[in-house]
Amino acid sequence: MSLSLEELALKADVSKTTVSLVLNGKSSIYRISKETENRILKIAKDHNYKPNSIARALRLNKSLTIGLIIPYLNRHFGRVAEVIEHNARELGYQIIIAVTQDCLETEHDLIENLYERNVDGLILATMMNRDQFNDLSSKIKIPIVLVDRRIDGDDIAWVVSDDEQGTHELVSVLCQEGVKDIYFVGGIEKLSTSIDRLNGFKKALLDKGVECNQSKIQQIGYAVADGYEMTKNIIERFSKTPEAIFTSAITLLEGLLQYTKEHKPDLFSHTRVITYDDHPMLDYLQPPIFSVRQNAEEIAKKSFEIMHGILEKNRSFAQELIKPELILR
Amino acid sequence: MSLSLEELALKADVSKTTVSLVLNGKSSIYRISKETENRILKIAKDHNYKPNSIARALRLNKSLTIGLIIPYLNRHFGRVAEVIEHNARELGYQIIIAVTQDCLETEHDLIENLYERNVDGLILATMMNRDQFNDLSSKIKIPIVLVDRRIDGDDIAWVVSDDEQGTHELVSVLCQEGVKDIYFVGGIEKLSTSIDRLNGFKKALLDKGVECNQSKIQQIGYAVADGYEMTKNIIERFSKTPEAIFTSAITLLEGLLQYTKEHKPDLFSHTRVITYDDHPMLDYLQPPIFSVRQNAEEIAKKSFEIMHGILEKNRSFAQELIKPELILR
DNA sequence: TTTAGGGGCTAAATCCTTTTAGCTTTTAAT
DNA sequence: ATTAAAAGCTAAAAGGATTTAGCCCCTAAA
Repeated sequence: MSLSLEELALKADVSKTTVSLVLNGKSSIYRISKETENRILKIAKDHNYKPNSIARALRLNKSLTIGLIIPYLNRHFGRVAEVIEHNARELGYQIIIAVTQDCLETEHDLIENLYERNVDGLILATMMNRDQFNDLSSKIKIPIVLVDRRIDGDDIAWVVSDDEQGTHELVSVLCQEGVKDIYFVGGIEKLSTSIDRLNGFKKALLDKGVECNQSKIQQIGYAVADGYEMTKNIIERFSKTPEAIFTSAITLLEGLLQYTKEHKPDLFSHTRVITYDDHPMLDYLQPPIFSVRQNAEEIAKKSFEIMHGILEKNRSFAQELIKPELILR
Repeated sequence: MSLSLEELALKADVSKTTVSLVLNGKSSIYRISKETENRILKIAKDHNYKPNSIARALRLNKSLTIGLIIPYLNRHFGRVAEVIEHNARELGYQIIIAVTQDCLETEHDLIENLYERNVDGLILATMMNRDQFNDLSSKIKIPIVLVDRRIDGDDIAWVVSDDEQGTHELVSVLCQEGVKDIYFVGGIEKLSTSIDRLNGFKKALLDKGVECNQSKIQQIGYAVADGYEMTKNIIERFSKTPEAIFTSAITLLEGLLQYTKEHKPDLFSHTRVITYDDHPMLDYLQPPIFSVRQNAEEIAKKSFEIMHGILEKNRSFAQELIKPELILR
C-alpha cells in the first residue's frame, strides 16, 4: 500500500510521466510502446498501486466527494443516506454527511464548511426559501440537488416524494368512508413538505365537498414534542372528540401517541388516526393506523443519479416526483 | 471565497511564506512585526480567506477526516452517527460514513477504500475476529476505534454498551417474578454483542438456579427475517407455549411481532416478551414490552473522544463500557 | 545530404500549503 | 570601525499526481 508514482517509475525505469499516462489509459495517445505499457501495468498491479487521492484532488480540483446535508439521521433520512452512500460508492464517490437539526443557521454553516472542504456537489434537504437559495447559488459554484424538500424554480434540481398526491390519496380513503371532521397536524409551515401535504389534505376534503375549517389546521414543527402539543390543542380546545386526525410525519404521530397515552387513552375508540410516513411498528398498534410510505430508496437513487449526471455526463438539472405508497391496515 | 495564499500575499505585499506564518500563529516565532501581522490578518479577514483543505491535507498528510463504518444506518447507528458527526465537526473533523450491511467482505473493501482516501482514523462497528483485526492493524497505520462491537485485546480501543450487564438486569426482572422458561432469540453468534447478551442471559438464569437449556437458545442473525424464523422455530418446535421470550435486538423483536401477527395472535396472553434495544413505539404496544435502552449518545461521544485523544493528544487506546438503561413498562 | 515525420518518451509546470534554511538590514557591543 | 546578534522577512523544497510542450532518435522521401 501507498507507494507513489515516483517509486513506481523508479522500479519500471521510466519517468513518472510515463507511468501516469499509462495508468490513465493514455498510452496510445502518447505512443507509449506496448511493451513499456505492460511492464508498468504489471508493476503497478504487483504493488497494488492506488493513486494518492488527495494529490489527485488537488491537481484535478475534484475530490470525488459529495456533501449530504439532512435535518436528522432518523429512520427516513438514514435510509436515504444509506442508499445514496451505496450508489455513490459504486461510482467512486464518497459521502460526507452533516446534520442540521432543522436549524437554518446550522444549515448555512454546514454548506459553507463542506464547500470549503472541496466537495464536488451538495445534496440538500434544505430549509431555505427561494431567495436564500438563489443567494447561495450565486456564491457556490458546485451543483446542488435538493432532496425531500423542494424549492420552486425552473433551474433547481430536486427529488421529492409526491407529498400532495400521497396525502390526497390517504385522506380520500377516510373521506370515502364518510368521515368529515378531520384535523391536520402539520410540520414546519414554510417547507414544501408541509405545503404539499396540506394542499393534498385540502384537496381531498374539497373533492367531497367538505368545508376545510382553518381551525382544524395546525402547523408547529416536525418534532415529537410538536405532535404532542398539537394533539393536546385539538383535544383540549374542542369539546367534541374529533372524527379523525392526520399527522403529517411519523414523529408527529409519536407525539400524538404520547399525549394519548398520558391524557386520552380512549381516543382511538372515537377517532381514526392516519399519518404521513410509515413505520413497521405501526403493524402492531391497535387500532390499525393507515399511512403513506415514502419511497426512500427511490428518492435516494434518483438524487444521486441527477448529481452524477451533472458532474460527469454534462447533464443539467432535473426534477423528480417519487410516488409514495398507501398502506391500509 | 476561495482566493489563495499567493493572492493574499500579493495584496499584502509580502511573500506567501509570511502570510502562511501569520495565519498559522507563528508570527512571533518568526519575528514578523506586529504591523505586518495585523495588515495580513485584516486582509485575510476582509477576504474571508480559508486555506484550501486539500492542499493542506497533502502537505500535512492529515485530512481531518474520520471514516465511520457501520452495518446499517438504522435507528441505533443513525443516532450514533449523528452524534459522532456533531462532535467531530465541533473539533474540525468530517465524517465519512460507509455501510457494510453486515457483510465481512464489504467491510474489508470499505476499510481499504477509506484508508486509501486518507482518512486520519477509523471508527468501526466490525464483524472481524481477533486474527482478522490483527492482520488489518498491521497493514493500516491509522488509529482504529471499535464501536458497539468489541474485540478482546489489551491494545484495542473500543466503546460498547454493557450488553452483558444490561441483559442480565432485564432477564433478572422476569426471573424475580418467578418466570423460568425463557427463550433466547439471538443475533450473529460470533459478535461480542451476541456473546455478551447470551452471557448476561445465562447468568440471570444461573442466579436463580434455573437450568439453561441449550435448546432454548437460537442465534441466526440480526435481520428482521431472522427474528421471524427463530420465533417460528420456538412456537412450532415446542408443544408448550413459552413463558417468555427475550429478543436480543429490536429487529428481532420486529420479526417476532410479524410472526406473531400472522400465526400466533394470542402469543401475548401466555408469553412475556422482553427485548434488548428500545424503541419509542414500544410504549404503545399492548402488552408492554420491557427493554434495555442503549445509550447511543454516550457511545458516540466516547468513541470520538478516544479517537480525538489518539490523534491530537497523544493518548493511547482506551476502552469504555457504557451503561444501558432498563425500561420497564 | 538534407528534410519531414513518426515513434517513444520526459522535464517541468501546476494545483496550494507548510516549513526549513537562510538572506538582508539594522542595532548593539567591543 | 569591526563584529555579533537580532529583527524581519523570503526562496525554495516538499507533498503526489496530471498534463503540456517538446526532446531525441530513426526511417523514408526528396
